Amino acid sequence: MALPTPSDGTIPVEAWGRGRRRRLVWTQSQTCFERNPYPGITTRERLAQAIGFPEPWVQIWFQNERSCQLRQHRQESLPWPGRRGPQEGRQMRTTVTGSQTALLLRAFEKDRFPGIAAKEELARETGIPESRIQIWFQNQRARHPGQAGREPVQADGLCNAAPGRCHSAP
DNA sequence: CTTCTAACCTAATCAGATC
DNA sequence: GATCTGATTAGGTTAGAAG
Repeated sequence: MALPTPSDGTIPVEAWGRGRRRRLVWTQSQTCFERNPYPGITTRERLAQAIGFPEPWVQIWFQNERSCQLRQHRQESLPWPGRRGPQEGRQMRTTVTGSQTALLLRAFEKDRFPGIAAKEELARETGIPESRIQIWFQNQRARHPGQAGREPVQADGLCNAAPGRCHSAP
C-alpha cells in the first residue's frame, strides 16, 4: 500500500503557529480506506505507526475521506455501503481528573477556541493528549454555549460552496 | 489568480463511568 | 435507569499548499 509522506519529510512541530496546525501533504493512500472506512482505534494506531504519523491525523484523514466519498456517492445516486463487519473498538475513554478539569475550564473561560499552540500547552500542563483536549473543547462548546467568545469566522455566508470534487476520479 | 483538501467546526448520537 | 461526559459520526467551513 502506498504510504503518505509529508512534503518536506519532517513533522514541522516548531513551525506550529498560534492558529491551526500546519497542514501536511498526504500522497494517495486509498487501499486501507476501501477495506474499511470506519477503522477502530486499533486499526488507526497500526496505520499511524506504519506511516509514521500520529493517530489523530489518521482519524482526520478518514473523516475527510468519508465526507468526500459520501458526497460523491450521493451525487451519483450510488448507495453508501456504510459500516461493514463488526464495529471496531473505540478509543479508550480518557479519565479527566478534577484538577485537570479545573485547568481546562479556566482555559475555556479565557478562550473557547484555542489555537494549536494553546492546546499543545494545555496538553503539556494536563498530560492529556492534544487530540483529547480538542475533543474536550468541542464537547464543552456544544454543552455550554452562551458567553460568546470568538465565533469561528463565518466569512460571508454562502459564497464558499462545497467544492464537490474528490481527488480520485471514478 | 483558482483549485484542492487538511484542519477545523457544529450538531447529533453513541457509549462508558458513576450515582 | 438516569445523568454526565468522552468518543464518533455526518456534513459544512476555513485556510494553506500546489497548479
